[in-house]
Amino acid sequence: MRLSNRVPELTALDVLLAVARAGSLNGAAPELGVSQQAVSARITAMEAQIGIRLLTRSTSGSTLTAEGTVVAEWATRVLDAAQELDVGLAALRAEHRGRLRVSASLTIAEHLLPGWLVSFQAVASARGDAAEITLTAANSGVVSQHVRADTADLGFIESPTVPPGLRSRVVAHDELVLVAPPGHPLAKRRRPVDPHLLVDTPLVSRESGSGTREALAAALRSALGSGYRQADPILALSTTSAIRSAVRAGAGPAVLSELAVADDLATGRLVRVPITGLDLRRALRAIWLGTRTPPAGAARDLIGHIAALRQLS
Amino acid sequence: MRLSNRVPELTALDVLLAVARAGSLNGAAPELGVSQQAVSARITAMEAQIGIRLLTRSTSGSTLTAEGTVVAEWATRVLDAAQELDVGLAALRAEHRGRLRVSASLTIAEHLLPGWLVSFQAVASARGDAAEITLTAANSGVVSQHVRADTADLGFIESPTVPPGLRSRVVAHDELVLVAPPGHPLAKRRRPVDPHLLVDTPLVSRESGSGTREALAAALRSALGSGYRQADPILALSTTSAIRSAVRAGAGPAVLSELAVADDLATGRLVRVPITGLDLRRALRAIWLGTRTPPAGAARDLIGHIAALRQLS
DNA sequence: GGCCGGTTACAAGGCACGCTTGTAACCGCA
DNA sequence: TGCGGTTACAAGCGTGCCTTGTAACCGGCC
Repeated sequence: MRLSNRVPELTALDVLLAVARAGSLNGAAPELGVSQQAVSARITAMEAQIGIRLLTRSTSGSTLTAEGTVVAEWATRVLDAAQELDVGLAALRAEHRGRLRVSASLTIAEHLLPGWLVSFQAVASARGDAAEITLTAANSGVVSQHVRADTADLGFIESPTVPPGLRSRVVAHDELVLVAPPGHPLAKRRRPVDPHLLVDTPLVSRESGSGTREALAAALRSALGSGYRQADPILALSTTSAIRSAVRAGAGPAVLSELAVADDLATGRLVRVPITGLDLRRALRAIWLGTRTPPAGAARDLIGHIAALRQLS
Repeated sequence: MRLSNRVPELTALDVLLAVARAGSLNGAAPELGVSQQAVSARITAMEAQIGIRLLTRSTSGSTLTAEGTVVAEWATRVLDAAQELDVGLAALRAEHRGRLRVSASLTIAEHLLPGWLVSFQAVASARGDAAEITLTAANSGVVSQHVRADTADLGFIESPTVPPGLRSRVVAHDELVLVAPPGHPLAKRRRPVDPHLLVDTPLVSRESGSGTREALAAALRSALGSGYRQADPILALSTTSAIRSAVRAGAGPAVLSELAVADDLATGRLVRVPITGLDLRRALRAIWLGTRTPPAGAARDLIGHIAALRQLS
């Protein structure tokens, strides 16, 4: 399902929230770095676009209408996601010049690091020492090489074994899950799916050679032996988000990291189908070089921060 | 923390994902309804803006680079939130003309309904009967009136008691939680906070009269009697998102619905502080008019859909 | 009563961005 | 060699947004 053309852009949503915080168009203007007239015009244009009055203007300021309050909350969700994108882009952009060089596997970089970084930067800037962080995304083997060659100060991998010569600490867990759209026969099933049924089920999957596809194959091998034969995929797509779109559109079920589908499961766009007789869990580890544990400086701070998040959630 | 000016707009992110799905600029162009040149220019402009190469162009199509894959996943998160905003706006806009008229309390409308609607519409459009839904957001009392007056086919409220003359079904739960920014003394506390400490703690809160503030007061009254005195608030703000921003910026702790802070807790921008000796849970109910249960038509479908989401998650 | 500081909106001019159309270069394959 | 596919460059144009200038409105205070 594509977006309609009645969705305001990010900057417009940002303007709305700034006005809501400031309590007046005039107060929001300097915060946004534009004139009062520009703020007024933007809000008016946005109201015309979405067809909803958002503000009650008065001579003593502007406050959100009832609908505006609801819209503002929805807008906050969008901008929170945009902020994760923002810090992720900043970390990806800083060409190996950061004070803290992080190398992470694709799964972790895509789904966990942005949230960690937003939180970490918030705490760091409250202390007055915002760190400049460099992020490189690669597969687990390359990440280990980066850390061992001291090209990265800190690595995050999903490998079950710790590469030799490196220290590590488990910071999170990951699990492959079988998901289907609501309304799919599998989604209504009461009994868990067993490995024999799973291999006979055509899936929407990544191209062969991808990490999640390999992990599923390994788990099936250890449950069924090496002689099993997986049903041909319905579709083979190159990105996780393409698979999620296809599954949500009803193409069929898929096996993906629970991290990739957490949002969809929470909102019900996808349904998790229980599996029995397969171990699909993986530990996600921070790794670093050196004999001492924990590592020094900003790397230690970040690991500690992530551990604190996990512990208290 | 404000967004930097290096974040692409929603339409640009949409273009990126369309290209990733289609596998070529040319293929994405008709899907987006623009020319091939426009797609090419947009992607080039976006790469220049963020300073990262996203695509490897070849004469046989374009595929995402390693960085592009990561960025695409982050973009998907943003667009998913934007889609919830989109369906929410559509429901809010349709002036009481919808086939299914829903009236919901602010908490539910802000945090749960968009996700439910996206999912519901996806299933409905897969069946070929997408419903036109009208949404009105109000407080619980007004929602009950809407349903009783047959101005709304379905209501969602967080009241502990079922209004007389109406049928109801619990579809979710809500709980007020104490949250603090990471690094705050409360966030590092090992023992839960008891009611006496809570009333002595200055909070960032809603203006007096808000539902969550009343609910907290009621819970404290039942634990401490009516003689307690709550410490003066640090700040009194008019929207939930303003409170979240203030807390994340280090203004102090706050008591909010867990639904409002679920994202922040998951990503670690906020930390939940355990509370003991207070019952802060509330049941969220669907309510409808009539002697028969469940109600008829689209309302029944939606309730069933939500129940299925809850059951399997 | 009059004025000042705050709020909002309207108007004109200009810049910049994005789209379209037309054109060209490149590659693989028949 | 030609065709169908891909991408990129160039010119022209419309539109959206910002700025500056102006005006109207309200409340408080001297």
